[in-house]
Amino acid sequence: MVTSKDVAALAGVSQSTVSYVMSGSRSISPETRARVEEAMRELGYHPNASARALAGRRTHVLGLVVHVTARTELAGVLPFIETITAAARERDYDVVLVTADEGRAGLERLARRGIVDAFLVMDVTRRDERVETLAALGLPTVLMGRPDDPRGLHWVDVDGGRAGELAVEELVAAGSETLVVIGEPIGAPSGEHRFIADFEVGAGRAAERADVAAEVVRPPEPGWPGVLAIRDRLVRGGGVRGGIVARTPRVAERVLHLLIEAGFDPARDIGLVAMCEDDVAQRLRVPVTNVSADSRQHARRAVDALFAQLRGGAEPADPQLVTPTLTRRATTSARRVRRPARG
Amino acid sequence: MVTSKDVAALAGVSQSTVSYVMSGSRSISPETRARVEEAMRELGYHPNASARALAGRRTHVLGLVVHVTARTELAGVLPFIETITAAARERDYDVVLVTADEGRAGLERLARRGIVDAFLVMDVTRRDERVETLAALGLPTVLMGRPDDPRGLHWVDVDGGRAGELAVEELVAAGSETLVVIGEPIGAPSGEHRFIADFEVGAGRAAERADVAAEVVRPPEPGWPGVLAIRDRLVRGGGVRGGIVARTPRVAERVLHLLIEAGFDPARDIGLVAMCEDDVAQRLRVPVTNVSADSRQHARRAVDALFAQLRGGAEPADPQLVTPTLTRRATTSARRVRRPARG
DNA sequence: GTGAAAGCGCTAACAT
DNA sequence: ATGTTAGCGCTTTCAC
Repeated sequence: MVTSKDVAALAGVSQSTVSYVMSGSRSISPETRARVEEAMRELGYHPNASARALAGRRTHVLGLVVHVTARTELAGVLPFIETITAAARERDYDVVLVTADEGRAGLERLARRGIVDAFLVMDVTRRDERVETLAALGLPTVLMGRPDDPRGLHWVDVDGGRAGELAVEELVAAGSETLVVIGEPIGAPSGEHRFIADFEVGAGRAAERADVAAEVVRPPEPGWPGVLAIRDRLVRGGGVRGGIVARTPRVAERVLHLLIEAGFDPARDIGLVAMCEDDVAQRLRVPVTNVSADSRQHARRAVDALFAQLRGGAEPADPQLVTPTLTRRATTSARRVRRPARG
Repeated sequence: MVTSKDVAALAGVSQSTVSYVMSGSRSISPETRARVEEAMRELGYHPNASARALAGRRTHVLGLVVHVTARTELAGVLPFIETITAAARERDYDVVLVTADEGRAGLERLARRGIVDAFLVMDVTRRDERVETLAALGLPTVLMGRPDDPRGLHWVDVDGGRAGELAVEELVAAGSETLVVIGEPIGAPSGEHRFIADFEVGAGRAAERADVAAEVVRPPEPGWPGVLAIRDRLVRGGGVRGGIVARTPRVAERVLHLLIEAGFDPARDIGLVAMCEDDVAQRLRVPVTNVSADSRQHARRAVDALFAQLRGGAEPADPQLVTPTLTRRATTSARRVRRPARG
């Protein structure tokens, strides 16, 4: 095994100089730096992680806690993982994926044995058991998702209230006078996520302000004939224009198919706004107006917050809510009649 | 931080005794052991992973390399991850999930920096680039999936040839005289996996032996009307009974729906055998006869092989192919007429 | 059956 | 701008 001692010998410097060249924590003359780096290259040197962690009290590994269940849509998680891994590598950190199977005990082991020195936790629910464990461990931690009681931990989440408002305001501006928000299917987690609750509240608030009727429904899985009834209600009575808010890409896709199948033109007869990633909204059979928060940006924010803590006690004072944006596409642009677009 | 020194002091023994109590690598009197364990409990001791790795030249971490792409069906990977993690923990090993995004360079870093001391690689293709990298690294490694040239690395894979034979033999026994094997959809990886290639060869071989016509098709995604044509061909001409082999659960589900929709009774009119997990086969609209290899068993085999290497040079002499089994369900049991069941 | 002591390969004061 | 040195918390010879 090639050690920093070998590098030092070949470069004709002391071992500590080699260390300082790597960490950059003290100034090195260009010539020395060059000689050391050359020696490293020549020997194919890789610093030993254990030794570094032991001496430096820092593992340079962060634990990314992903609650993988059979339900998990990997596609949605992937951009997060990629962004986080890349951002970590930029700071010379490795990422270990912690699957939830070991639960709280797993987090304890990882922390106490000094395998990781920070946690990034995805998909945190309102009363997530892990929050307490993590708070007790005292390692730098960022939660993705807002718990009711963060216990002093830093969290980052998309502003659900704003997302709901945006969706409803857009439909209203496009002429809808009665709205249905289609949420998570029955059986799926719903009340557990702060974002979802806030979304519904925000949607309701905006509907009230605009004086339009709004209702939240959860479709039964999987046959899901309920949407037909919803559609009928939305268009019945002639003259009353309906609008649909789809809380998830799945719902959006489904609604779109059903509307088209039933002979509607989603761009004209019924407004539709979906909460989903831009690329998904773009690729549906009809481009769907959508509300989204870029997940890469979201993830980067989380990592930045984490490294701020790692560098030394940045308090969770910085904005923790990510503001979503609305992108107008076909499903709300055709009927823009009664009110101004920025109503 | 509580160290083994603290434990030693409290238990009134030397630090090395504490170490030996943990490793079990030398005999300790019951009383001493009890005192030490009590002290550990009292102090809430957790051995420091870096120190242990540095002194012991073993990280007690294994890298589980999962090639996560947007296409990845997480549901299928999950039992593997769970089984592997559990089996590793039993041996006091932690698992870090290595996503493929960093590719070969990532594996190098993990190995050279001494972050992991073994690799378990999932979903290995016939000419997987990673195989060469891994062989060069020289760490204990088990590949899940059989490369054309394993470079001396241990691999574990399901016997695809046998799987194909089993499926065809069952259909023939159930009276099919012409067969269609429906493989991966166009666009999905197909020729890359040894298992799939062997499956088709095995199916062809069995068909030839039984003197029935067989053909392999790949459905186009996503509308997939092709199956209708297949169905028509299978039932046309009266009297010639058809059989379908579905290579994946998705295909099986699809075929089943289409057959039922078209007014066929899959248990009577057309034989169907799917390559998929038992629980999936069981839960389809009609229980489908299936060929499977239990993934937990498969995973456990891989882990066992890995720890055999870790303990010291077990050569890849043990059986590396996992034999699949067929479970007869509704879709082949109704028409068992012409030949004996074990034909 | 148990202890003492020498490292494992780094980092980070403290030197100069 | 660089070198010296004392650990980090464990494992593992030796010794008894």
